[in-house]
Amino acid sequence: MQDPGASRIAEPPGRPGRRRDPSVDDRVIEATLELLVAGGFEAMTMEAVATRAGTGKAGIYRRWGTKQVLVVDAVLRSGLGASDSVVPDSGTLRGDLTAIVGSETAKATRQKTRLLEGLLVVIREDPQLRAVVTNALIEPRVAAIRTALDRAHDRGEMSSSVDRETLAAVLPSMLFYRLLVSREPVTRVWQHEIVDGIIAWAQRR
Amino acid sequence: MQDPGASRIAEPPGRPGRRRDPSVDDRVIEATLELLVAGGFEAMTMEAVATRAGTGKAGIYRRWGTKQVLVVDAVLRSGLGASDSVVPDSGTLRGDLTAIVGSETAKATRQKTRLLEGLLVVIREDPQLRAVVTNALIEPRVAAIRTALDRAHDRGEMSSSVDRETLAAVLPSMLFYRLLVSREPVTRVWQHEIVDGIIAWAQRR
DNA sequence: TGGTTTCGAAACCGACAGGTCTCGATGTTA
DNA sequence: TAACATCGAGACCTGTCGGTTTCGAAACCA
Repeated sequence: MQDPGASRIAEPPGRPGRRRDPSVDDRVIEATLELLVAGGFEAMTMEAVATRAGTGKAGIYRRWGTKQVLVVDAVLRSGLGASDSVVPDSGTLRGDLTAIVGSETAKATRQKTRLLEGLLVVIREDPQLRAVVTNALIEPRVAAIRTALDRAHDRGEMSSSVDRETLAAVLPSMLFYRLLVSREPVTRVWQHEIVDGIIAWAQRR
Repeated sequence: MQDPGASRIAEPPGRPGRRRDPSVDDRVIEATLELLVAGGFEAMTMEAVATRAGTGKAGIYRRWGTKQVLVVDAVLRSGLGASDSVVPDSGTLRGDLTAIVGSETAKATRQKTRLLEGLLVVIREDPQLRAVVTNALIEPRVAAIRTALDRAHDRGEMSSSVDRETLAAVLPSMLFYRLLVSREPVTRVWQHEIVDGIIAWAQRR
């Protein structure tokens, strides 16, 4: 799944010398994500990561060969997007969508989106990173919505002529746009307005 | 409307010496936009702009004090977004939305979005540029859709409980997301699927 | 104990970008 | 003609960033 040539540099087992401090790994990954969320790929300088993690650049390059590799690993280990993996069947489309909308805290949504924003620049010219970001951050949520829509379709709650792939993109699209472009707050009311809209869309004749 | 301190450096009138060549202005702006669309703010180096415009960096800095100012001016003069200003009243919501969707060529949409993408990095920490971009690129289209929705409402084509501001953001949001994140082509079929969805959303009970 | 590796810190290297300055040539004004 | 500003081109300055190397101290293994 993961390109071995572009991933973390492993610590060879059974060799002499001092062992790597595992806490450095965690601190670096954490600092990387914080800086990416705060200021994007450009603001995330290796110097800043090292300082924030309380280590030196050498310690980072000993584990990750390049900045790109570090970013990929950080995204993979961010855990963002994990909350979307389970979708309990509530029995109605509204119930499922409400659950999905509520599955993430507002803070998590903001972090995920800002992380995505910070990576947009690099994503443009790095297909590998794009794939990683898509799989780790975006696809889980779209998949959850798709599942909800499929269930609604099976229950006959939804018109067959509606393209479920397009409809599944509505909520992520509007979140993305609101957080990055119009920059208005993501409120409960706003989210439920969208859920209502999606339901109407699903039931169109 | 435009911050004087951050705008183009005017040519003082009635002075001795050679006059500025107006064609330089056009060539620089054009080169700026091309490079922004192609590779974003980072790839748009002043060196590259000068070369592409067939001039020197001095000629650019004589007119625009900084890179930021040049970008702001280029966006303002890009003309993108102008196609959305007029919305003929077709008599139906579907007619109006179809007209808006068709008012821009696919190429113009792609350019506008890629320009926006390239500016996202700078927009984040430059409120002035953000305002300019919003007004020049985004607001015209949202306003056009809002107008169409208002007409539909006045005609009784639309439920009063629907938030028209949210609904007006659906199309721009999905365009933005599709072009930048999922990176699938913007087809006629896809656009009409969305128009149908918006209509159902508008008429929800 | 001796050899090896990691630690954090800092010096260092090479590339590159924004911005300034200089150059000789060309227009423009008085 | 004299003074001056713009032209395109390129040298130049300065800061920054990714990445490498060095350093003494600490930790691990045989």
